[in-house]
Amino acid sequence: MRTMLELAILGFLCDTPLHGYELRKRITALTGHVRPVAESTLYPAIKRLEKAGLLARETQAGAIAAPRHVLTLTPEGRQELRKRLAEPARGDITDENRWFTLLAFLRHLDDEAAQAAVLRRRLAFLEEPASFFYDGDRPLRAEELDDPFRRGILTIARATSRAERAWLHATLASLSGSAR
Amino acid sequence: MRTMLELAILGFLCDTPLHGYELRKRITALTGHVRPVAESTLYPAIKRLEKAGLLARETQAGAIAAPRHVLTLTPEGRQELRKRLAEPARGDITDENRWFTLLAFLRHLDDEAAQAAVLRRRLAFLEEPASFFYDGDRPLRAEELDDPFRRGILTIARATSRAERAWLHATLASLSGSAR
DNA sequence: ACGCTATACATCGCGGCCGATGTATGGGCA
DNA sequence: TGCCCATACATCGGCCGCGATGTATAGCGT
Repeated sequence: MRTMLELAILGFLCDTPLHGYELRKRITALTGHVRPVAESTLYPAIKRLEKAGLLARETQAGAIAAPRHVLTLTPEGRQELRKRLAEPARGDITDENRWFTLLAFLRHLDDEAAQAAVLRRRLAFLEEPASFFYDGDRPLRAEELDDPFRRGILTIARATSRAERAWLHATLASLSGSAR
Repeated sequence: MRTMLELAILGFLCDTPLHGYELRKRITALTGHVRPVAESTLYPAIKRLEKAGLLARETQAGAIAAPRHVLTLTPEGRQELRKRLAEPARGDITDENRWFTLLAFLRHLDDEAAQAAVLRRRLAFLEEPASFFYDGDRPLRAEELDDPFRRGILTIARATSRAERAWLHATLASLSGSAR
């Protein structure tokens, strides 16, 4: 539970009811180029969420091909989505894949102050002096590495971090509820 | 099998023999700030690799605390590492986490042409016109989105992609074996 | 009439990840 | 002396991801 996939399902269904196959296409469009979604992962996930009462299924016979199961988010599902967005696990903040998924649905948190708080958690993580390579405790800079590939990791990570920090600052400033 | 974790184990052991606990510290330093490594994931992975004949274990009694198992890469392990570096799965190319792990050990591929081929696969992936959001089939640009958070995803991804493509071009040019 | 592809859902079994928990030992500190 | 922490390894159970495979229908080309 609390996986990227479940968040995406809840997030997409928050906009509009969908059947599983359409849900799959949307998730594939969102993150499929990085991590494909297998149907054998999606359908069990839908079942889990249904069993937990987070979404409801309404069978729609013979629409085009096989009978569709149109999935609708329940009030509990909406509640759960907001909770997962407002109180993300640490991994949702640190892992870029999970973070992007969260960002894709963060607008469903209607409270701007809560949105800003989440962005600030990511910002705090990016401002930690963490590297991929160390000399004892001291994080190494790209220039200090001989290996060109490892130098690449730091170069790319630094560019990403700079761009994201700039975006975070700008977005936090534009959120009216961002006052600490 | 063929997981990020196994690649990291093989990669670190290719430099020098290590015991599990030290291996864990090194993997944590490398990728732990993004995805922590649980001991209950590491030790089974070591066992798997040992059973597959990729590494050998030598018990070193009462060094500091509990008896250590010093792990050494076998010739088959070295072979397997090279194979995983030279012929990465698609996910190793597309998923940044896995890609970074691969990059961290790519120097163990002694053939510069093979290294360049791997970099070119990543470059080809980055040059695909893939987005996170579409209007039908057409990838949307950041400016076309209303949602500020989704705009952020594209802004950040674009900055990363630019920086990485620049680095890839520069590094490919400096690899003498990079001639097509 | 035949085969291919897309739509739409589903199950099974393997295997990996992980939190919880256990077992030792040695060093520091109060 | 008592306690915590770091070192060092290990197992267990549950959940999740996923490739393989199955079932059915509708549309299209040949």
